Amino acid sequence: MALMESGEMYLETILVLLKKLPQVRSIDVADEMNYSKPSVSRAMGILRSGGYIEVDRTGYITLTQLGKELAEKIYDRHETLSKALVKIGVSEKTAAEDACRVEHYISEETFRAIKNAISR
Amino acid sequence: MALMESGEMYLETILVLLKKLPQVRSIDVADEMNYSKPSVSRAMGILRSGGYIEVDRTGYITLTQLGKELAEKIYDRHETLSKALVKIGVSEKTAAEDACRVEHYISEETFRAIKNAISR
DNA sequence: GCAAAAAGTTAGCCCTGGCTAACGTTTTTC
DNA sequence: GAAAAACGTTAGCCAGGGCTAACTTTTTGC
Repeated sequence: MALMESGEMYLETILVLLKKLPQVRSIDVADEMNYSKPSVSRAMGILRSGGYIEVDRTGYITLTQLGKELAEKIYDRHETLSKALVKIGVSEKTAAEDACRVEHYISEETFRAIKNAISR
Repeated sequence: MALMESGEMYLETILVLLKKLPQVRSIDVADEMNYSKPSVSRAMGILRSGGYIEVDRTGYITLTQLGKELAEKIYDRHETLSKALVKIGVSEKTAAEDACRVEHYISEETFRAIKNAISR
């Protein structure tokens, strides 16, 4: 069960929240993404049934190995893209926004090329 | 009435077809994009009612000024992005594919920065 | 000129992925 | 320990944008 863009965004958000909060619940994801609770609730159900996250009975969300790998992949893309854009003169804000949309659509080949390009 | 990604793709395809065919009909667009006739038919209705294209009674499609401008903008982005990716080592094929998906999501600011970066 | 092929349209399905309304279930707080 | 607040879920709506089936209309080829 491959994830669509929205699934990737949710995973990435969970990862980011896990970095700064002791524990992450649906409501934290909803607040962070500015989505309604039902939207997040459904998304969490999908991520759970796909084996990307686990939710304990108290509602705390953790990433599975699979989910973590995907989340980190997307997060890495986001960071790399942002950095690349800033490097060519795009403002931090715009770079982050554009990276956010683009990160889901680029191939592995392109991503490696960009990563390589900014390391030089 | 702002166009979504799909509308932009249709406009760009029409522009490309107009460059290489004497006349363009819905069926040409369908063949080019590998979409069904009804999908194209509906899309043309939307583009027409949005003032992006005109369709004469024989079915030939032309771009309005508005449509042409948008189509050329997207096409320009596509070309520029492709070129930029090839320049950093991405294969022609992958560059074209990725440009195709990404071209709809980048801001004007980022686009200008990329254009500027590859001109140096 | 008429049958067949090609082109376009209508109706309606499906999926993704937002939303609100309304409900249930926990957790606080007094 | 009861009332309120917070959190989660269910049901169902909506828009975008593909699809097929089944028409109609137009074009073409004998």
